[in-house]
Parts: sequence; structure tokens; C-alpha cells
Amino acid sequence: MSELSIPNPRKAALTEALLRIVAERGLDQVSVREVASAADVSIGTVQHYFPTKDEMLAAAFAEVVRQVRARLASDERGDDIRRNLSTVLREFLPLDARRSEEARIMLAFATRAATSPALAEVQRSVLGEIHEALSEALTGAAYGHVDAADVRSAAHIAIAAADGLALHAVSAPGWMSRGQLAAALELLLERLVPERADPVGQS
Amino acid sequence: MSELSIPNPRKAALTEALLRIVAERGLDQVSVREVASAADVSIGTVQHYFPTKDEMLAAAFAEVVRQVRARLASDERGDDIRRNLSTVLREFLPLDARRSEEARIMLAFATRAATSPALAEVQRSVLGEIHEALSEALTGAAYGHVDAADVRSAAHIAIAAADGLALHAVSAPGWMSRGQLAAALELLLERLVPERADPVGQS
Amino acid sequence: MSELSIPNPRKAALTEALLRIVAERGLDQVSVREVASAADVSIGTVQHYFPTKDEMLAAAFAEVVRQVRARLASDERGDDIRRNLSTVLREFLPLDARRSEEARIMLAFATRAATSPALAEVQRSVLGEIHEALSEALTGAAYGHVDAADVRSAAHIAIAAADGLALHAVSAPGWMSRGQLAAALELLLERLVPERADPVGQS
Amino acid sequence: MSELSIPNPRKAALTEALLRIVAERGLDQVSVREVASAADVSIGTVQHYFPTKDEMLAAAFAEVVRQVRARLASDERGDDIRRNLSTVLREFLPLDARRSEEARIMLAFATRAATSPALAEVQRSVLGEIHEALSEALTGAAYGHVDAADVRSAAHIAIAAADGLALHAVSAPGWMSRGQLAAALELLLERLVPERADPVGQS
DNA sequence: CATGAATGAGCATTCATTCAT
DNA sequence: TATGAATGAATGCTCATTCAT
Repeated sequence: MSELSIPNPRKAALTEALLRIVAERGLDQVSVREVASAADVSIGTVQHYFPTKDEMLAAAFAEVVRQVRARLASDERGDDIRRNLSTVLREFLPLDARRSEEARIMLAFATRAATSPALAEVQRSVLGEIHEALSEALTGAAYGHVDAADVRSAAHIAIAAADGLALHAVSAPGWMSRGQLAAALELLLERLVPERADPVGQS
Repeated sequence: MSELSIPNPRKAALTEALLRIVAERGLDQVSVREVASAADVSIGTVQHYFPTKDEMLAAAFAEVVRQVRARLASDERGDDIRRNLSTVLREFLPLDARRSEEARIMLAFATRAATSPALAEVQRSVLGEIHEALSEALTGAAYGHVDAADVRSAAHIAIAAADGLALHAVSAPGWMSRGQLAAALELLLERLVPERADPVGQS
Repeated sequence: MSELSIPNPRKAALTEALLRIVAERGLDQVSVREVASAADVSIGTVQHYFPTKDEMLAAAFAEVVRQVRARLASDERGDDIRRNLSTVLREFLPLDARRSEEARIMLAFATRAATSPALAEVQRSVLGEIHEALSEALTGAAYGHVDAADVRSAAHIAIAAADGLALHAVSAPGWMSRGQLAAALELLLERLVPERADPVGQS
Repeated sequence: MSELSIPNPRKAALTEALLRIVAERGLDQVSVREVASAADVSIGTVQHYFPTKDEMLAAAFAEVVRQVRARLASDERGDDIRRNLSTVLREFLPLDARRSEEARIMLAFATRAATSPALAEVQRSVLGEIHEALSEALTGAAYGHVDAADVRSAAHIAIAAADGLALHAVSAPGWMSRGQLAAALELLLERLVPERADPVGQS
């Protein structure tokens, strides 16, 4: 409703075009020209909205992050913490075309962040946010007997494993099937999250 | 394996120069010019050994893989399987300058593999090799009661978590300390590798 | 001359901004963008007043000429013709910050006039005007025994020497000191303007 | 004969092409593209010899200076000092097509030197060299009764007047005829250089 | 009156590659 | 074996200008 949420339809079309290129051909194939032609506007128009390529990349990364955040926020949560964690982490695995594209994009930006302080800053904040959320959930799952450091390590492991699986799936197409990705994730959560402490019905 | 794989020393100097650039400035900053100047030879010389840039990149990736393989092969192995796994996986974490550089290089190539069939093929074979080794080790650790699928999933998780931690450390410098990386890995192994059933019955 | 030549104050601000850029960074650094930002208005506004860059340049040159003319008109004149000539010609030498800036601007436009018929026309009329005035003064200084052609040549020399000194001072900063500039001009006038025949008969 | 004097025929062709453009259309119309097409080579070739535009411009300016120096050195000198000075200074006036082109080129570079320290340095050294030569000649012409400061001022005036006349002729085509240029120069020398001190035939 | 959107040509420069030597 | 010449495509970016509002 606020003006803030209507950034600019043209700008949005440009970042979308850019992200499509990243997903299909990689971040190094992104050029002002390619984005212009993918969005079917002139080069000048692209640079009217994004004076420099860096600004354009940063905006695109921010948009991806925004989308991922929105997706995580809209996911259904229930009582079963392990299932909730699974829901969240599955968002990062390339289990369908949409998530596969997103994974390729996130990986591309993460890798570039290794040599771009600006992108690294975004990456840090994204990781921080997710880590925070996972830590909370894991604390809830521990039913009292928690070692805070262990919980934080477990959260680190959870994100790392999800991103690592995505990395492998994306960088070595065919190496893991979707079933294997899902199975690996489930096994991890089994080992990471204690059984629900239903003191009665539990054998 | 064979003497055939001992490359021309000049060629080795070129791939080393290239990998230095990748580690420091990223894969997209690699150009024939940069490699030539980093190796202090002429552009023509670079292209005498590597007629195309793709061949040069492929050779460099192969060299990295070769180095990692050599490192893994030379690591000390003992009776404690969990410790052995830790030793192997720690090779992938940026726990010191050398491994940090290697992690950046591996990540760069992995990301490019997402859009390069040739590199993807190498990536698949590397992952296959490591997965195989980890699966064997985990099978040994299970002391009989093994579900083969679970073992393979656990191996997937192990590599994924290690690479994922490396990805995070490299793409968000400052996000995780070396201690946190090591702690997360240890926690993972605790959860993934069953305690040795009978510490007594061990020879 | 007429009130008609009093331009829109906004327009004046734009030409002033333009001339500042010319003085500081040269005529080729003048762009609609730079002028707009120097005058702190939008590009569109600049082009509202000056539809094309050429018109803007022409207006700026006209403004400079207007300023120089005004300065020359306001200079004090006395009975000593040589001194009057000196006063006039010193206006063209970069003897202080203001005249230095003006000299840089005049030189920039003169040089561009070499390839721009429109600016060349302005340049011709300016030179004509000054030459006329100097010729008159020199005729007055000759006390009767005049060769009209010599007087015109002397006027040519006078302007040329002044502009040439300015050219050297501006194009080779540090080459001539202000004292050297002034001394050279005085020597020229000594040689160009005959001594007053009878210093006594002066009222 | 030495290798130094054979700089590179290709390079020479490029600077010649560049200077042609400067003379015809001005220094701001010089672009790598234009030079390449004027010299009938590819853009890449131009930049093989001159990695940056600045280097190309500097080389071209140096070449112009070299040509002017060579011309001055090859001019005939006789016993009549005033005539010798005339010969030298006429080299700077656009009295024919060749000198007109040279004058336009020199003016263009001089003007750019106002905002380019590198070119300004060259300009300073050129002026220094000519000033030195003129000062010597004028000292010789003074037959003993010299005020060194006056001689240097006279030399300044001589170059300035020549360059100023060239500036006017080039920036206001049609303003002065060739005859007027020559006449002005001769008048200047009359006033600047004392008559030959033939002690007898002098009234 | 003033602005920002949009454009397309042009800029210097970097690039991978081919070729002759 | 090693090099430099030469090329032409592609890069990010600046530019003057037109147009709708």
C-alpha cells in the first residue's frame, strides 16, 4: 500500500530479466546489453534506472533476498518443529524448477560475494537472519536441556547442509536426484532434532 | 597416476598463476592477459600452451582437483572412524590461509560448473569419488546394522555440510569464525557417526 | 546594449555554471549533465532554456564577450595613450585569478572557433572591435606622422602579443611569472607607441 | 641510422592520421575509432600501439614538436639577425596550407595543455627552447648595450606575437590576410630589433 | 516552467583469438 | 618454443536529444 512497496514496475522488469539471465547462463553473462534486450528496452533505459552495473546487481540480489524472505514467511508452520525445519530448509533445495532457478541465482551471488564487499554484506545479513530463526526453532525443540553453543552449531549445520546440497545439485547436474536431496535432508533433521518429547505416548 | 600426468613445468606455472587470480579476485577476473602478466610471460606464450581460454580453465580445475586428491590421500588415518572423517572434511573448511584459498577456488569452479558442462563433468566425478570414500567409512562405522540408503544420505550430508560451511565462510567473510566452523563440523559428526559400540572389545 | 540583452536570470546562472566548467576543466568537459549539476538543476531544465548544446555554447561565448566588453568600457582612461593601451591590454593577461579564468575561457572558445563557423563569426567581430579601438588610440599617439597601414599592423601586433602571452601563460602554467607578463607588455608598448613628443606642452 | 630513429612505420601512420583529424576537425573529434578509420586499420591495431588515448595524444604532440623543431633547424640563417628572426617566426604563422595546418594543431594542443599537466610539460619545454634561441639572437642583435631582462622580454613578445597572430588567423578565418600577418610581423621586428649598427652609414 | 523517461549513437577500453615468424 | 601483430566483438559507460507530462 505504501509508496515503498511500489518500487517501480520498469525497475522490477529489469531485475527480473537480470535474474533470468543469471539462472540460465550465470552471473558473468549478465551485461547491460543482455539485460536490456531480455527486458526488451534500450540500453539507455537500463542505465536510466541503474546508472552503474554494480547498482543493478545489488538491486537484483536484494530482490532475490526479498523473494526468499517472503517465501519463508508465507510457509505454513505447525506444531512439529522438525517438520517446520524441513519446510524451511526445503526452500533452499532445487526440488522443482522454481527452486532450482533460485538456487542457481543464490549460488551465483554468493560466489560473487567472495570478491565483492557490498554483496558480502548482504550475504552476511541473510545468513544471520536465517541462522537466528533456525536457532530459535532448535531451541524450542530441545525442551529445556540445551547447550546454547550446540544449538547455534546445529543451526549452522542445517543451513550449511541445505546450501551445500543445493550447491552440489546445481554444480553437478545429475549427481543427486530430487529424492536423494530430500532423503538426505530428512536424515539430517532426524539426527539434528530430538524426537518430540511426548513423555507419554513415546515408546 | 602415471607419469603422463606430470605436466610441462611451464604449464604448471600458468595454472598456478591462474589459480592465484581466482583465489584473489574471482574466476571472472581471469583473462589471458592477467594470467600472462601474473606468470610473467607473453600472451602468445599462454596461448601456445592453452589455445583457448576454456582449455586453460579446465586444466586449472583439474589441477585443483589433483591437489585436493593428493592432500586427502596423504592425510593420516587411524582407527577412530569419526576422527578420520573429521580429518577429511576439515580439508574443505577454510581453517587456514591455504585451505581458505582452496575453498575460494573450488567454490568459483563449482559455480561456473553450473553453466559449463565440461566443468560439471569434473565436479560430478570429484563428488562421486569423495562420496564413495565417505560411504565406505560410514559403513565401517555402523558396525553391522546398516541401511545402505541411510549411509549414502549421511555421506551426502557430510560433504554438503562441509562445502556449505565453506561456502558461507567464503561468501560472507566474518560471518563464522574458524572455531565455529570446527565446532559445527564436530557436532555434525557426533550426530552422524554412531558411538563406537564397545570401546573395550577393540584390539 | 538594450534591455533586450538582459537575459533570463536562470539562463545567466546556466551560462555562468558552464563558464566555470570551461575555466576549470576545459571546453570538452562541458556537457549538458555537467552544466545541470553545476547549476543544480535538472538536465531537462537546461535543455528547456538551451534546446541544443551548440546554442548553449554560443550563448556562453556571447556572455563572455559581453563581460569583457563591459570591463574594457569601464576601465579608466586618461591622457597618456600608452598607459591607456596598457590598461586595455592588461585585461587580457592572466594577472590575477579573475583574468586568468577569463583567459582560459577565451582561449578555449577561440580554439573551438577554429572548427566552428558560428563561434568564428563571434571571434571575428570581437577582434574587429578591439582592433578598431586600438587603431584609433594608436593613431592618436602618432601625433600626425601616420602611415595608416603601420598603425593597423601595430594594432594587430598589440592584440596578438597580449593574446599570445595569455596563451603561453595558460597553456604552460609556471612558464611566465605575472611580473614577466607585465614587463613584456610594457616593453612592447615602449616600442610600439612613440614617446609623447613634448612632455612640457601637456596641461 | 640508429634503431631509435626508426620508431615504427605503423605508429607514424597513426600519429599522422591523428594530426590530420586535429587539423581538420579539432582535438575533440579525435577518437580511437576515427584514427583507426583514418589510418585504415582496425581499432584493435590502434590500441596495440597506443594502449590508451592519452598515450596516443602525447605521442602525436611529441611528433608535432619534433617536426617543428626539425623545420626550425633546417631553416637558412644569414648575417642579418632581423631577417633570421623573421624566418623563424614566420614558421609559426599560417602563411601557407602546411603552416596553417601546423598552427591549428599547435593551438589545439596548447589549449588542451591548459587542463593536461602532461601536455603542459611539453608545452613548457617547447616554449623554453624557442625562447632561449630568440634570446640569444636578440642578444647578438643588441651589439653590446644590452639589458638582459629587456632581451628576455623582447623574446617573450616575439613568440607571443607570432603565436597570437596564428591564434587570430586560425580562430577567426578571414580576419587577417596573409599579407597582413606578414606585415604585422615585419613591423614588430622593426620595433624590436635595433638597426644593424653600421656606425658609418647610420644617420 | 520544469522535469524525468526513454533512446540510440558514440566513447575508451578489454578481450579471446588467429596468424606469421 | 615463444612472441608480437592484428583483428573485431563485446564491455560499461556518457552523451545529446526527443517526448510526455
